[in-house]
Amino acid sequence: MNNRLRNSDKITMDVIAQNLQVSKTTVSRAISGKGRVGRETRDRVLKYIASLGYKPNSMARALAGSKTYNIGVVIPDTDERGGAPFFKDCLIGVTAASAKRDYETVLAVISDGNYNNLERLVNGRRVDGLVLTRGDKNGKIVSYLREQAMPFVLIGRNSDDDVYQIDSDQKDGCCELTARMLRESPKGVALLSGPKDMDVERLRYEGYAQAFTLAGLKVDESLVFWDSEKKLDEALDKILESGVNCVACSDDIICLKVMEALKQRGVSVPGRLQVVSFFDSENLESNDVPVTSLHVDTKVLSQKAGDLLIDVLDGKNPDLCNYAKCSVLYRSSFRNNAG
Amino acid sequence: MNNRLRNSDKITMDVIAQNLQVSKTTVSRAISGKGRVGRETRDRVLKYIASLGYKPNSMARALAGSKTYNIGVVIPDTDERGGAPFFKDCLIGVTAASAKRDYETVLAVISDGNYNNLERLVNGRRVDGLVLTRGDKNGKIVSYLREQAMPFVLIGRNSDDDVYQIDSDQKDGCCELTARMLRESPKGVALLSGPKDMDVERLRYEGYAQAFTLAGLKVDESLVFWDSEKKLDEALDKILESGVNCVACSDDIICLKVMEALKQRGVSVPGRLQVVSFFDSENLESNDVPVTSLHVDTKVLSQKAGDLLIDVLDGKNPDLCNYAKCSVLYRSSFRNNAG
DNA sequence: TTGTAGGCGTTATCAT
DNA sequence: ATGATAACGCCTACAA
Repeated sequence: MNNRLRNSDKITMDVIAQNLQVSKTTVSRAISGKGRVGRETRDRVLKYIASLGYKPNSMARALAGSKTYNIGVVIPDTDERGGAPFFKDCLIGVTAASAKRDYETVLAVISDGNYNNLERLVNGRRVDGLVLTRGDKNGKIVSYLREQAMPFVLIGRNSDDDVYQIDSDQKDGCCELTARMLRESPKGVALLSGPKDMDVERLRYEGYAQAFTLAGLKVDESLVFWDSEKKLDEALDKILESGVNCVACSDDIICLKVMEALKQRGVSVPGRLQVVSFFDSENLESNDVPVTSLHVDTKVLSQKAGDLLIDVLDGKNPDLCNYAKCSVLYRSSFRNNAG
Repeated sequence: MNNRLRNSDKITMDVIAQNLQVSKTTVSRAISGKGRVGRETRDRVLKYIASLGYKPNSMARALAGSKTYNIGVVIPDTDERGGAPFFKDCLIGVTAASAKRDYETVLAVISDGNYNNLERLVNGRRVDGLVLTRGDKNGKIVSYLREQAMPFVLIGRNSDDDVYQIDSDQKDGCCELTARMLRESPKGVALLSGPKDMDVERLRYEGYAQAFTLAGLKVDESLVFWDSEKKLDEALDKILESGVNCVACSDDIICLKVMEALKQRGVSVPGRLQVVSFFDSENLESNDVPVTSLHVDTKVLSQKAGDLLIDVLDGKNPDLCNYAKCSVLYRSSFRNNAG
């Protein structure tokens, strides 16, 4: 009783198969590319469905293959002021990755301890995997997803955990930028760092140091100031005395203070001293004297995260840790004179 | 050959039905609430699935009911500086609405003329409807969705189109805030408006005027300045001469200029003149003298949009135009002395 | 290379 | 009030 040829109705594989006088298995194979089909038959099918504008019903495909072709992105409801662009870029990036591989991106919003939204997604198996951005302070989400056997990838986290993660290659970036400065300032480059016990600060220092090594030089530790926010004036005194004309700040907060202090002192930037930051922010860009800094493209970062997740879902076995290259944004506090 | 009782395996309605010695139809009815089931039976089923932590497979449900229980949100890839918080709040708001009614939120990113992402969503029928935020400059999306018979709702658009939309009730808000000022400034309230040919400007004026009417007063048109950015100094001269001590600016741009000009002239705010804006922005909040203004909560707005869309999907027939109330954020440029 | 038939886990339509 | 059974549209052994 289902043997009427209905062309005008909703188009399904059945309809296509009948109109083309083949079985729907053949149609399915032609579309998915899995299973052998005669070249000629496949082309015929493909051309036909293209002319029809046919798209397989994703829900049916999901049910049959027990795969949703959805990936979730977890973002926090509220965030520190200025956090919105970061999360929006994460969403854009992940969506770019999903789109390329025929996945959709669905949202999980967590509002400070309330994971209902995420749980519905996971428990209802409405996604195949997740990308975590931030907001999992205590690792609760990570352990939850583990026990639920739900694949996930972390963005911008540099933890030693045994999880898939993707971060910017800060060490490499710091090395590159420092190397660039060393060419400009043969007498050396000073470093105004944060607390020594922070992973990220040590990582940046390593990159900084590596540039010296690669250039056949040695770091002058008397020009490396840890926890420099505390005794900034003192540090600046030493730097100005030392004769170097380049200084790197490990993040934007420190850097803004440095720029302010130098302004107070009437030290011209970049004339007397060139300044860069190992971490970018809008404030650095719109500063009085715009500051050259190491930049992380969140969209690229999160697109890689999405790609990584889908690789995992596709059964490939990628590395746990992955890195996205940083780039240097040259602004007037340190110009790329090399061109 | 499917008659084995497997409890340990994946739990489905079949398993539940067998374990409970009822048919899966009954289980389905108990869960959905549709179709009559004995109170006792239903409770038994409900309690059992709760103890199991069972959640129906959403893909199967989607296929059977040809409803995805997904709603899409369209956001632009790039946006004017400062746009990110708006779009993020839209996503949060819509997700809040979906969550409450057991929908998921999926993303459609459009990057300046590239609608691939949206088309995949629509063409693959991976969503039941869409919420449009902005970026549909020329109405292309609207007409596309119409011809695809895909339900949608517009956020923050005040168009006369025959489409579902939700906007902030600016007229009402302007009226309320003006009324509040009139109580403070019996001699009247001046208005520094934008171009007269803009819908939104006229709307704000209407609210402003309505406050006068309700108070049994008449608008002094010599204190209403259209396109006031052009001849601000002149306008301020007249206002200061007039003796009124309250002025409303129709948006944040104008308002910031006014605040700056008044500062230059040494006019104390709110001492000599009280100032409000009919449109809020972060700059108003962090201004030298923070400015009282009409505020639209994007999250609330978009949550209403989500709700509206789901109402439509549920076959209810809501009004085309819906409004979210504005609220007044009292800051020091005009204090809520009554409160 | 191609086709047949059964299954994915629900919902909906009939009966009973 | 409850149950059997057929969709829903696609995927995939298994067969031919």
